[in-house]
Amino acid sequence: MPGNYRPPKTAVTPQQLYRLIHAIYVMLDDGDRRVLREFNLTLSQYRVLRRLDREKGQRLTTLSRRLLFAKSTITRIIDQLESEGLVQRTLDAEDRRAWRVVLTPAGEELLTRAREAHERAVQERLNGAFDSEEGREQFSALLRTLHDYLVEDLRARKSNHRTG
Amino acid sequence: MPGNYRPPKTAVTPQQLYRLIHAIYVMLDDGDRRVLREFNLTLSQYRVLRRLDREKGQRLTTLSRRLLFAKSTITRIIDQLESEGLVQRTLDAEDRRAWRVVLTPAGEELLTRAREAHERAVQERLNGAFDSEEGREQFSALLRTLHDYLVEDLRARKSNHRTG
DNA sequence: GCGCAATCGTTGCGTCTGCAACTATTCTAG
DNA sequence: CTAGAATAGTTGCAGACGCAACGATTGCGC
Repeated sequence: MPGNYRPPKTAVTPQQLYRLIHAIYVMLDDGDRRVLREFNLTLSQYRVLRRLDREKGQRLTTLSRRLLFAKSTITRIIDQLESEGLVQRTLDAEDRRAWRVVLTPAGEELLTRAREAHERAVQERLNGAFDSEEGREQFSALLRTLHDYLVEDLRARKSNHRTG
Repeated sequence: MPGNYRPPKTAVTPQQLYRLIHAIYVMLDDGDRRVLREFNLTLSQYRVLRRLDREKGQRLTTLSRRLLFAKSTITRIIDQLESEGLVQRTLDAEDRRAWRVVLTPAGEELLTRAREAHERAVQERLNGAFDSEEGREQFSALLRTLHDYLVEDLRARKSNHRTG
């Protein structure tokens, strides 16, 4: 092993940032699952429902791209949600290969309740961490910088990539 | 990137922060898997190897608590890593129920290579997002605030909780 | 119009993960 | 010392997910 050079601790390495983000995610995720379990929803199902609420009548492929899930995963999530009467596949008038997925009234109702509980839980945790509006804003701005960069990065990479 | 959308919002809601964190995580995770696949490692295996490198001779239960995995999951990850000769279970002199898991030379060697590639990939993405050291430091400080709060929150919750 | 590539969604299969139940060992109360 | 609780780790089982292969439909080039 070559010399153990340890740089002065002033500089923040990307790895440190990364580890923090990962650790934070794992903890938030853990909390999410606890909340959503009360509504018989997995995190993935919840994400799909929210997505469908924001944009009505999406195709499965669109969902898979937006949520970074394999197409087959979306098929199965929609299968489940449909069997529980929360969403419905409807014909796509323009393309007979495709489905348009919409929320049913029951789906909207459940989403409303689940979201309310989920957001309350999120609120508690994040508000507890940042007591000042200023801190939250700073944090939000930096997160958005990173987010937008990654989106751009991903889009660039997509040119030579293929989804399953 | 088309039109630089500036949110009219004055107040930052916790949900916005949360969505950003989630989206960022999904993208980072996606990139990770791509890199680690070249070393035949899942992200979980990689995390376990790193953890074992930092603290030698850990118990399975300790790993499961540190990494927020179920005990059974750790058992299987160690099984795999051991069958590939990357780690080894050794007897715990003080407790005959427990194992002490250590990296083998092959495990250390693979970890070194995988980490090098992984960290380079992380570096590219995060350095690309924040060009100034100042931005990184600010971001790091805020992430740490949130991280520490969540750790504390989790610890408090643990009192009445049980792991599988 | 015709044939071939691309795209939409589904299915088979393997892997990863958590939960619950279990054995073996250690700890604790009396 | 002993009985029962607690803890370390494993295993059975089921759910969630990705990848590859597939049929159906659409779009493109000629």
